[in-house]
Amino acid sequence: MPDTDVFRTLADPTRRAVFERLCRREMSVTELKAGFPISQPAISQHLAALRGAGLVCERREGRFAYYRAQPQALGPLVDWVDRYRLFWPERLEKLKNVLKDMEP
Amino acid sequence: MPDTDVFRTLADPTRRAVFERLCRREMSVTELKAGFPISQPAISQHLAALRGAGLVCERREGRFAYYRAQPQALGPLVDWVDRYRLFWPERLEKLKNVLKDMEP
DNA sequence: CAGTCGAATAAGCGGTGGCTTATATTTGAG
DNA sequence: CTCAAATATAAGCCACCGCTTATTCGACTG
Repeated sequence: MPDTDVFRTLADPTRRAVFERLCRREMSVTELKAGFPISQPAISQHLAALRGAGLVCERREGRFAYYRAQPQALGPLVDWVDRYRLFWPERLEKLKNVLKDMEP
Repeated sequence: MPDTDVFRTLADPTRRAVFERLCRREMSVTELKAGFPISQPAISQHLAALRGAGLVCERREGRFAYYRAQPQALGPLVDWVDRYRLFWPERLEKLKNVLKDMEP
């Protein structure tokens, strides 16, 4: 079942951390697991949840499964935040500065 | 216990909707309840959760309790989204346009 | 004062979420 | 061919969540 609620999927801190790591670079399950104090099945389950929300995709290679983040899936969350950011004007300034710093 | 996880608090769709309404304008509990197909205690419980996350504040007046959103509490969420927005370059353009459109 | 209204709390219940251990499945290694 | 490694799935456990109804509490009204 694709497109499960992104909010709920990212609500869990561990799962959020998994997503964050996969934003940096593609990783295998075992590699991922090394960073967390939970079992391998737990990791696989988090990955399944993230995959269900489209936040992550899988690339199989032999017996390895490499995962990487799919930030486009953040769409609904980004939209929501952008909408409610408007209720917080001071914050807009800060964001504009961030953007300005980004283009060389 | 203040500063409970904002992600988890906003993960529930009903609670998120409550927050959204309170972003528009201050409302009493009864007024809020009118917009949802759930009981008054359920509303109060959602409000307690939102208050626990600092997302909402209360103004008492007689036997009425008026609530309004406190968008600053979105801080952690906004920061997070802004950080991971960077992994999605196309989106950055869109955001810049939104910002541009905002200052006439 | 008695009665009522707005709201919060208590208590309980079904469902779900995240974790575990155990097991299955696929694939590479020797 | 056999075994071990990498991952997924199954099953069960317990805590928590969102809801309900019942009750309580405080404040206005008559």
